[in-house]
Amino acid sequence: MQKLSENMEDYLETIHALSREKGVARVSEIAEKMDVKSPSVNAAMKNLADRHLVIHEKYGYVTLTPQGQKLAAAVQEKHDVLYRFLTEFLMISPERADREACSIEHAISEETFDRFVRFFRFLETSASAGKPGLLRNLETYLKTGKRVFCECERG
Amino acid sequence: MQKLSENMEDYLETIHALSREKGVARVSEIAEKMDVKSPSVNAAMKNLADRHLVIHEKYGYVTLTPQGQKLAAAVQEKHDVLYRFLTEFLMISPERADREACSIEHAISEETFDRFVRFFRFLETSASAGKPGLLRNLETYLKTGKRVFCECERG
DNA sequence: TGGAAATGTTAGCCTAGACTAACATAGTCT
DNA sequence: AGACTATGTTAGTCTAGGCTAACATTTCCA
Repeated sequence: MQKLSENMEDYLETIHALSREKGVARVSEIAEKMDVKSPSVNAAMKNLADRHLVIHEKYGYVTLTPQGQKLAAAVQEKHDVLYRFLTEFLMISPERADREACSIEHAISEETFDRFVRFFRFLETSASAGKPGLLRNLETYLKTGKRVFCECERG
Repeated sequence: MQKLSENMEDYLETIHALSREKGVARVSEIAEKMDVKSPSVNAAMKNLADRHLVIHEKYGYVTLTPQGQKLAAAVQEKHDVLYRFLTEFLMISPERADREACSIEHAISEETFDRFVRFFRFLETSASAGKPGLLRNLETYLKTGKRVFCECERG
């Protein structure tokens, strides 16, 4: 099976999201969410159905197969972690963070994502509520350009 | 002027790299580096020439215009920072890091990149040679899953 | 229950960006 | 200089993934 294109990953992700939000995914809703016209959705559904990633009955709903579920969930997870990183650590606006997470998510391999998740968790443990340290220092640095070192960081 | 596609950004970047490495960029070298055939390069050069980003005389060299230079340098800078992040902090192999930097670089806006650069500098100041702190803690965490807090990070 | 409105599908077209095959030019060596 | 080789270009084709216009089905409501 040939690797999925970015576009097809986006379709899966959208179907996944709609299914969770509304219980089902319909062609018109997919089109609306992705800002494309319904014939484009139709063509994409044919593509994904041929790969056994979705089931699409004529004039009916679109649902993910277990295979499709798995892929969609993986993309979604990348999206979520990237979104959190962009908003929490880079302080990007929610709208922009969502848009960019949506592009970056396709550019990251499983291996790199795995490493990034660990990295992210490391940052989080340094930044959890009530703790001073990393996040506060980062904020100061981003705002003022001045680096505050804590004792243990001094050479 | 319409936004450049990822592919065209890649062409610019490659021309930029070749010009620096060898002084000039030729169709065949661009083709080789990008793993495409020369007619594809030709079509791309026509596209970029129409946008006044390169100059390509028939049967001659390809050179960047000042405009093209600027764009290429911006892409290159993203590439470099991402590459360093991937190798130094996520410890991805050089080959993979290069490949992934090459995809991710197109997915990041100027604004986000700007924030990321600051973030990256912040990490670097915590990880510069001879200093304990962040990078060592990160390494420990990535290898063992155990988080070591320094004094000032404790709640 | 019959038809309007909403929704889905098909057919045919367009663009970007790849390719191959065929042709053109430039460079090199005798 | 002439011919062989490198390299570059042109023409025509393909695929992915958009689009519009026209047609089909379903839903809903008087």
